[in-house]
Amino acid sequence: MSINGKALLDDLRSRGLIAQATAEQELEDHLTGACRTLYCGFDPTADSLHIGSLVPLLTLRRFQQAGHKPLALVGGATGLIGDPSFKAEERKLNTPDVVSDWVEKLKAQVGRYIDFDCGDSSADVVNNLDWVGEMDVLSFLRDIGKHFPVNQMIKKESVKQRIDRDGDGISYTEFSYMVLQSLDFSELFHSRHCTLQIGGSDQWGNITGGVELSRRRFGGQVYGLTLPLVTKADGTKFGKSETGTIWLDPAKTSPYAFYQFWLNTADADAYRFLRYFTFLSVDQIAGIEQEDAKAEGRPTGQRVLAEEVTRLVHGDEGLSAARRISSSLFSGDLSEMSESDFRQLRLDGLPSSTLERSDFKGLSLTQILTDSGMAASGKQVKDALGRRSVLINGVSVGSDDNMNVEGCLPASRGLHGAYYLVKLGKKKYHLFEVL
RNA sequence: GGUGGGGUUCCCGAGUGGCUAAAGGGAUCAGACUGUAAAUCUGACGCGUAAGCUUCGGUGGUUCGAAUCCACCCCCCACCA
Repeated sequence: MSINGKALLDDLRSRGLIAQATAEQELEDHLTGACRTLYCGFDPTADSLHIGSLVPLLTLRRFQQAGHKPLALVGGATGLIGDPSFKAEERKLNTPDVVSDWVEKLKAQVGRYIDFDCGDSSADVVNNLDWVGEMDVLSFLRDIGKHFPVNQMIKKESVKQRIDRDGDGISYTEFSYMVLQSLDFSELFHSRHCTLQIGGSDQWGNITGGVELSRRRFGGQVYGLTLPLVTKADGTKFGKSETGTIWLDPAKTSPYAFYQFWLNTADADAYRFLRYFTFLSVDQIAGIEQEDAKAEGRPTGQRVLAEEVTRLVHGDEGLSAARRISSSLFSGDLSEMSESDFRQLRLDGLPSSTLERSDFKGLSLTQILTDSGMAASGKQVKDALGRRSVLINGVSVGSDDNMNVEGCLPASRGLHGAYYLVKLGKKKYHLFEVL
């Protein structure tokens, strides 16, 4: 087989996907000619991963495509402790029940991105609770702890601000996190011949800890590689929209919302994100960028990005649902919509709720739209009403209509007798079904 | 433990007895312009359709009236020990 480490790392470099690496040249040689095992850890801090985890997840896949064997480690043990890296404050601990439930969910999720049945490079999912859980305190302190000079640990950048702090600092629990993660790496090296760990750039300290420990315990030469933190050109935090975190779980962030998130990427970020988040070649991406620069009007980068990433995460069905909703909403043409289309929109993730016509009497529009989650307060709805930027099934309503809910949602105007699509501003939609 | 400085609406940060729901900036939302961009400009921005109601670390007090004055308490920061 022809496994080319140089080609792999060159591709990662040209995508801007390498933040730091240990012994880059050696690593390149190590990744050439033989199938190597690498891993990346995902801690269960919620019941789903979010798009922040997408970069490492897809990078595992890039390695697998190059012929290596990826392990996705789900942190059943580390998730019980909490990673202090670059965190401002001590976090509250989740209960073992909750964490183990999340572990199961992440296991299922992670599996989407790597292939479990492709010969030598078949992926695996492992859980660090399997080896950490049965370790006793004295073994831990004597066999593992002995290898960690506290003097070096407290100098790590990732915990520095917590150490320097006068008030709340860092607990012994969180301080031990690095040791646990290092233990994972050395354990995987020992039992699975895993020789590379990848992770976000905030994991550098934890990764080098593992490199060190593998050498001290087993005399093994292992490597680390970190991926850049995804940033946005305007400095705001990546991965959040007005609705909140963008999750990978379609039950938490619908394919439609997911697609819209990527579609709304700023021009300044679009091509960089294409390199990070898609498997299009860097040449293809450069081509798109050039075309867009030449063309007048709307660029295609965002559309390609949205389509590629939505397909990766939600499959072809998810993508087509997202496109179907997007085009019917943004074309403004609802007349073609069938009743089953509306039901489909709800299933596809268009925000929606059900109202009882008999409840209309004392209600205001501000109340209804606020309750539906379209606006944070009645003031915002009032503002929109004042500018007549609320449309109900295409008909604009204003402040005068606020107390006239029945008049705004008359049975005669309900599509298929019951559906009212409310648009607030340019981008917010909510579907009401009135019974 | 001592001394000094602080805790204001989502964040930063003015405000030292009524004219203050509380300057200014940021974030956010809406409008114009556009490409469901960016930049810019405009409006909103404690809650409420409204009447009105509730805020300025906490609790009590002084006063016709307090974020602003007093008392005690809690927390933070700086320096000293």
